[in-house]
Amino acid sequence: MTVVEDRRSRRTRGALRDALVSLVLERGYAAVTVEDIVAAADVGRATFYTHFKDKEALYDDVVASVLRELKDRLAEVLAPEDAGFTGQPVAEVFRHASERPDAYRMILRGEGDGRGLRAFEDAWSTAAHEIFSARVNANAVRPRVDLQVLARAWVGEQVAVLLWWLDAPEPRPATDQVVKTLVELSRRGRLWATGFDPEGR
Amino acid sequence: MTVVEDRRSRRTRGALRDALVSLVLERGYAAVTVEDIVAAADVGRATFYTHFKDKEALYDDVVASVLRELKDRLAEVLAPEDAGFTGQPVAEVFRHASERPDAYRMILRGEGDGRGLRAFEDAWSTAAHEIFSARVNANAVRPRVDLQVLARAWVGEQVAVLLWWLDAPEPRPATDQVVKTLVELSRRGRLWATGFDPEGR
DNA sequence: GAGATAATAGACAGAGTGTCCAGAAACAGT
DNA sequence: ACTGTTTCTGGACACTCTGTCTATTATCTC
Repeated sequence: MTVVEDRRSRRTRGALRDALVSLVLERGYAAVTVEDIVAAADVGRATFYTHFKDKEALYDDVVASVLRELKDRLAEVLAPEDAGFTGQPVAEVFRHASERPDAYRMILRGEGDGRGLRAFEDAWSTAAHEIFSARVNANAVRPRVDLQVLARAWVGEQVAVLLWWLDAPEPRPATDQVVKTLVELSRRGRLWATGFDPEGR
Repeated sequence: MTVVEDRRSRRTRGALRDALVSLVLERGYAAVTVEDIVAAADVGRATFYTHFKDKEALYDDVVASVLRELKDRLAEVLAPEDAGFTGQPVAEVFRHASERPDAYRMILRGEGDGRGLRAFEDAWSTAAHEIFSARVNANAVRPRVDLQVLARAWVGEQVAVLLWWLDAPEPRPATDQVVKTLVELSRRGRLWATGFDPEGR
């Protein structure tokens, strides 16, 4: 495959990816047909199948590209010496989401049978677990809960807020503000951050 | 519609509901056909359509029945005098989930385009918001974050843990133990509950 | 047993899928 | 400008699943 054909392929694939995302956000994954996608991407139907096996393959391709980018971003931020601090990586996730809002919307809404959402949660909670572990080891403390569960809960919280934030009407709260709130929730616990104890006293 | 025919209908509907849930857990919502459902429920294909408009209608029916039950349960627990305490309602959600684990698994995994998950999160975060608000009003404190966001985050956290718990290999941790941990996370914040501060001092 | 309702098989048109082919178009190197 | 390679293309194909309908049978009450 020469340079040019590669470029031509890339453009077609990109058009198909973009078409999928916008159509899914418009009318939901199940309601989008291959016919719709190729019409939106302005390519022939046969062309679709030379690039992707089926609609699922295209969807998985989009998710994979997002996760690959996210992973690269996090790798940059998670330098060994900083390991254990959550502010930076959380901010990075929000920044990435704000750069590809549609893809994130699609994934976080659980479109496509939730496969994308599960993949995202797995990737992010794995990273979170590593961050937490590094902190625990560095401080030689023994946490009182399973770090895996903590990471899951922490990521679940962020997914909910991230989705709320992406769908919030303009002007959206600034990224930094949201991240600050989330970090504060993690750091001091909800009791202090919110000014009240849901359990009373 | 007389009593008996009603009963006959009910049994058929129940069989279809159960068939849907187990098939969806087995191979995913999209991969389940009406043909599969009627085969598993041991009824004719035409019969399906006398009870439900299509596969989505059956799915929505299952979700609605779960949410109706949950709402009734929460209403019992959320007596006015206890309003604002999260331990009981959280325990109730976990108890309900452990009684209908398959339906919960299906919903929380985001099957069916995530409509069920979104409905569950909406219902539960609305209830959570009320609980929090009641507590705030009773204590005349001014929380430092939006209670709606807090409720979303809190529910997101619980969904993640609930799903982890439902899928955990036997013997699962006891409901009370998990609930206690979750309440502790809410109550004292992660810092104290986990024994370390993810942000470091 | 009579009357009512639910369940059934089978046929139907329609939409979407995934595969294939032969020809058109785009491009790189000469 | 010509050539060879690769991508893109429309159209045709068999297939699966859908949702509707009809005529018939099974089930239950009284």
